Amino acid sequence: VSARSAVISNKARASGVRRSTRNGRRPLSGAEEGHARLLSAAAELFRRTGYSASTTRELAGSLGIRSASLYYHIGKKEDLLYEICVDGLERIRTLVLAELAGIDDPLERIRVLVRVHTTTALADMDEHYTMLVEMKSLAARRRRKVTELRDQYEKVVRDVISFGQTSGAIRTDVRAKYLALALLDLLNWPIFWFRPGKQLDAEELGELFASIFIDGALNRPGRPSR
Amino acid sequence: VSARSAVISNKARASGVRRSTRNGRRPLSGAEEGHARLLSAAAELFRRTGYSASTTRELAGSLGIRSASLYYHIGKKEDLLYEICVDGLERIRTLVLAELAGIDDPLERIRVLVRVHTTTALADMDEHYTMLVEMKSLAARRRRKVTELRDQYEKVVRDVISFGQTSGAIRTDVRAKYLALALLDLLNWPIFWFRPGKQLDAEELGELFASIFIDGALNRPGRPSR
DNA sequence: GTCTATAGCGTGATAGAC
DNA sequence: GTCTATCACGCTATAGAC
Repeated sequence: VSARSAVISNKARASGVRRSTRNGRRPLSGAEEGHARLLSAAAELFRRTGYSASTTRELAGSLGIRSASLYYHIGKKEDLLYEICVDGLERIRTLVLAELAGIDDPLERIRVLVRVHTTTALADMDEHYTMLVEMKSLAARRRRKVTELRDQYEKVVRDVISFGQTSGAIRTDVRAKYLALALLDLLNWPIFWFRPGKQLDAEELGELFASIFIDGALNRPGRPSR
Repeated sequence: VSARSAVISNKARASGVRRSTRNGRRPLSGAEEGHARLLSAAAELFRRTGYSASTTRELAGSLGIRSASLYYHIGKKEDLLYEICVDGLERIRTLVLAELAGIDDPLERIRVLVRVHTTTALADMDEHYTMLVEMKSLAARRRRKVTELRDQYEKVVRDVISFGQTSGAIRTDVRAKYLALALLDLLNWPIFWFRPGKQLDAEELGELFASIFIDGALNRPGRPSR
């Protein structure tokens, strides 16, 4: 089901057992966990220095191996970027849809969306940043595929907004498309500046942004003034 | 006063007159206009393919010259990125401050901020995108300088919010810092997806976002239902 | 102000040993 | 699954002619 199987090296798929190497690290392949370590190291590096400026030597170095050894696990550098984008988008869409499942109240659906998106995107900051910013470095065919997945997820957001409008909970003088864009702006940008451990955690930030999006910044009688 | 003078090549500064070249384009140097053409071609390329993946050959090609000729105008590739960042931030801060000058009403100040930011950032989309996303490719010293300028501008935004709070117009149950971050999220993200000529122009988008930020997405009695 | 030619280097990726 | 060694390429930047 995942696009990963299309990309992971056949050599790695064929091999099996797990054992330790002389540098004390577990081997990278043979189990899902090894591949995940590779992907998350790549995402961290890509976010920090950009995909194109990231070298296979530095990535390998962060995993304690030589760059040539990477090519046992992947076909080429771009595969890593592609998997990061696809996995990130598939995961957030799946998680959001799962959490929305039993919820009927239109405003509560928005709050759940904001909360799940924020916590997921910030938990996987490196992946999400890389997906949003470095997507352009993919070859045309793969870029189209990732764009498609992104559009699918944006449709989920737009539908939650539209439902709010038809239920009468959300203002209708602005089209769902633009409300959804505004909401996505609010949700996506924190991965540019959020630093874990600084005052607010992801959950609190989600609450805050849900409140700002729903209620606005205007002072209103009856709101606590802190 | 501009950081540009620290960067522009001495050779270019020393030269003078303007004439045409055989390919029908005006020369790049000798006037401000030529340098501006160079910067904006660079910003367009950097945004489209990323700073690191952009080659001096392609940049030169888009200007109708060879890559070696670029080095008459600049010291090195990174100078272009640095100038793009500095110019973009200085310009938007200056413009916003100028437009805010005579305005006392706290909500009107927010609306002006949103309008000027949106129109400027979208008019210079390539520069602003490049500044926000490719800043990390600058050497440490220059990156720090640009970060400083960005923080200065963010302080302008935070001050407009704080003023709104002390005037009683803006809610005080959320700290100015987070309201300002939410507003900046709303303002910055459109440069990722905005395409000129698609329904809304920058001015309309500004109005829309000001309204969403101030009033929120909630449906309220008395609001037009379109 | 632009050209041709090229130096010098770092990169992604492969071959083959262990 | 990782290594050493290396190839072939494309890149930034310079030298010097016009």
